[in-house]
Amino acid sequence: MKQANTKRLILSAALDLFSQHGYKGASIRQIARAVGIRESAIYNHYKSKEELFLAILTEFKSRTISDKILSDDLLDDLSNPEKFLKNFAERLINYWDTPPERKFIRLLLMEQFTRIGNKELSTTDYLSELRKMCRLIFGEMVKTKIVKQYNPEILAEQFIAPLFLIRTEHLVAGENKNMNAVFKIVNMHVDFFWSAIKT
Amino acid sequence: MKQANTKRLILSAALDLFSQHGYKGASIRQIARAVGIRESAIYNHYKSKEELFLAILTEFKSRTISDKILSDDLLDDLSNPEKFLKNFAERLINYWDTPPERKFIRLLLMEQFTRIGNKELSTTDYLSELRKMCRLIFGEMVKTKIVKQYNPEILAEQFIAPLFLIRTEHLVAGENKNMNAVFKIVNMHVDFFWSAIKT
DNA sequence: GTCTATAAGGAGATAGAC
DNA sequence: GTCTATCTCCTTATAGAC
Repeated sequence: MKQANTKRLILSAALDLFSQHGYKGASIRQIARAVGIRESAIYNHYKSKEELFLAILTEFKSRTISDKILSDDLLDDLSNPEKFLKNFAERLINYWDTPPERKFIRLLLMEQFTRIGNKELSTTDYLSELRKMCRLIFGEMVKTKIVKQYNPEILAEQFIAPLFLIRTEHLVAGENKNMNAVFKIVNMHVDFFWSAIKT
Repeated sequence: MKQANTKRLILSAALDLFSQHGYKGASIRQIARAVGIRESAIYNHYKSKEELFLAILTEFKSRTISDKILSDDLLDDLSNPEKFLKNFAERLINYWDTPPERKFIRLLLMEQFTRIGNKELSTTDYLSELRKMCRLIFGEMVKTKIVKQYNPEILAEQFIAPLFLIRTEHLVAGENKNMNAVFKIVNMHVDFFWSAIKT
C-alpha cells in the first residue's frame, strides 16, 4: 500500500521537476525532497535516475488520446463539419492544456535531442495518433464530398500544425495561462481552414 | 589576435555542446576539451558558464534573417506569387537547415523552459521577424487582390506553422538529413496553401 | 593566456541500522 | 521502506606560477 503510493509520488514529483529543469537539471535530491523522503529511499523504488526517467516515458506512451477528445456526441456532429472542427480543436487544446500533458510536452521538447531522450522521444511519435485520427476524419469528409478533393494527409497536417505551434508557444512554465488568447487564435485558424477546404 | 580567436572557438564549441546536451548537460570541461585548452583558461574569456551561455544568445539575437532569404531577385517574382511562395519556402527551409541555425533551434527548444533560458528564449521571439515579413508580403497580396481577402496575420500563421513543425521534426542531431523528404512535404504544403488563398 | 593545483560543493549511488 | 552515513566522481570556479 504505502509502497505503491510512494512510488507514484516519486514518479509525479520527477515528472514535475524534470519538466521544469530538464533531466540533467533536476536531481534525485530535489525529487526526494519534493516527495518528503531521503534520496536513498528512492532507490528502493527505482534502481537509477535513468530508470525513473524511463518509467515516466513508459507511462505516457501507454496512454491513448482518441477516447479523450473523440466522444460519441462529437462524432454525431459530423453532419455539421464546421461545428465539428471547432469542437474538435477546442477539445484538443483543452487536452493539451491538462497539467500532465503540459509537463510531458515540455519534457519532450527538452529531452528529444539529448542522450537520454533521443531514442524514446520525438514530436513525430507524439503526434502520430492524432495525425492518424485526422487522416481518417478528413478522409471521410473528402469521400462524402463535403470538402474539396485534397489529400487527407495534407489536410491533417494543415489542421494540426498551427494548433501545435500555438500550444508550444504558450507552454512557458510560470505563465498566467490566458487561454482566451489561445482560443481566439484557434478559432481564427479553424475559420480559415474550413473556408479553405469546404466545397 | 590569439585571444580573439580562442574566444570564438570557445563560443562555437559551447554552442555545439549546449545544443547537443543542453546547458546543464554540457560541462565547462567538455567545452575546454573540444577547444583544446584547460577549463581554467575559459575563465579568461568568460567569467562564468552562465555568461558564456548568454554570449551565445546575444550573438544570435543580433542576427537578422530578412536579407538572407529575401533578396531582390526573389521579390521580382512577386508577379508570379505561386513561384514566389515556393522559392520563399525553399529558402526559409534552407536557412533553417544551416548548421548554426539547427543548433540554435535545438538550444531554443531545450532551454526555453529552464531557469537560464526562460527569460531569454522563446519560440515567439524566434519567429517574430519572419512573421512580420510574412504579414507584409501577404498584406501586399491581399491589397493587390491576387489572393482572397484574408487577414494577413492569419495567412502568415498558416504559411509558417507547418514549415516550422516540419523543421523541428527533422532536427534530431545525428540524423541522415534526407532533405528530399522535407522538400516534398514543403511543396505539398505550399501547393495547398496557394490553392486555398488564390483568387 | 594558459597552465597546475586545489577548493568547495553537488551529483548519483550503496551499506547497513532500524 | 526509510533512515544515517559514506563513497566516489564530477561540477564550477579561483589562486598563483610561467
